[in-house]
Amino acid sequence: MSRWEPNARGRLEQAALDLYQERGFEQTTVAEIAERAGLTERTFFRYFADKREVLFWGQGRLHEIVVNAVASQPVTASPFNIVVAALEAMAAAVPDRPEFLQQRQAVIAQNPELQERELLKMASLIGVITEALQQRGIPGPTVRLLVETGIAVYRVAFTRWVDEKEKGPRTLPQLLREALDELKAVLAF
Amino acid sequence: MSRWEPNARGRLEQAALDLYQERGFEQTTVAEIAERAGLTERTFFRYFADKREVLFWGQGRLHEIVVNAVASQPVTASPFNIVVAALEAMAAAVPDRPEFLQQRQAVIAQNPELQERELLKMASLIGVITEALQQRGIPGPTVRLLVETGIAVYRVAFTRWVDEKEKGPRTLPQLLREALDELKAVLAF
DNA sequence: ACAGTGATGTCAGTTACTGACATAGAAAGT
DNA sequence: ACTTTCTATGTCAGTAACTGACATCACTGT
Repeated sequence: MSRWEPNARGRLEQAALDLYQERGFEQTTVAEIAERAGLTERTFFRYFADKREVLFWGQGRLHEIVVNAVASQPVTASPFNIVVAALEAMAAAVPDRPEFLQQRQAVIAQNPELQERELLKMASLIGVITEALQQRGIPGPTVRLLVETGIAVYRVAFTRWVDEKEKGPRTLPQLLREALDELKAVLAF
Repeated sequence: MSRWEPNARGRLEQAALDLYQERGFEQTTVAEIAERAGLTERTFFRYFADKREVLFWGQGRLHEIVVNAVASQPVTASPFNIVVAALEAMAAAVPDRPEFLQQRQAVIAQNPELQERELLKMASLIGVITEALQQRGIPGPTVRLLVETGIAVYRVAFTRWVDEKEKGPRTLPQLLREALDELKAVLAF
């Protein structure tokens, strides 16, 4: 028998998500989260940098995944295809827990501060992918544009995927492809 | 002679921008900003919702501009061209004060919290444009994708414009066009 | 048995932000 | 001219996010 209940971080995450949903993000105090998890406020801040980060921890993993995806592309691949590969790797890394993701996205959708954090995480991914492409020697100024657009496509596909869970059987990689094709079509005008 | 020095909001903006640059955003307290502006902390929060917003006030104006730009497009215009018109209207509304914009962007570039806010403002613009397009009866699911991509293009063009000030003579609308063409080219692969 | 380690608790402090009320000129009404 | 009302600001007290310093105590290895 260990001194403390296991998985403190997980308990804090779950307590936070539930409370944010029940009362809203602003109406929830960190002290309440900690109490529900059987811990103290101070311990919360040892695991998470701030009150928002509790919903976004895990995203750090995405950085490596994306970097690896870029690195493992053949040298002959076009910048466009490399970006697509990165997006597909991200899509594949999304945990397949629809209830959890839906709850999380619903909470985020209701609070601008959480949206800010989500947008920052995406921007951070843009930076990582851009850097990875440049280190591959891909010539400069278009890269950022391409990556920025790629993430926009990913965001749209991800939103659709979460929104249509239960009903539609389309997978996230499928939706990604569809969104890319849509974009090409609509840019033709 | 009036009771108070005029332009309290402007003084607060200037004091904040200067202090953020001198000491960094986190190292600056609102009390310090207010003191430099000859006011009190409480008054700061009457003008700005929070410590970050002082750098982003003004953006509210952009919403109307963009909505008007969309509304004034001919009914025959394609969704793509409407979005381009909205982006060009945004570009035209940027105040032509390079020193100010550079200082502001430099401050934002150094602080994640400020980046979050900037990203949220952009997301808000995406929402406004998307809504304006949908109210024009433009069919649904592709719109968000188109607008999201459009803003990504705008961001890249704007960054380039700020970065190349002094040296290059390219205007923001020009850079916008160039970025759009680049995107079309690179998506062809 | 005992010293060290690591996850947690306790506590005090700073600062962002808010609500309630006070004040003093300026403007407006009579 | 006198009074009332309006408005931008100040004062003050309070909440809650976040941080640093130090304490605790079961477990671990020697």
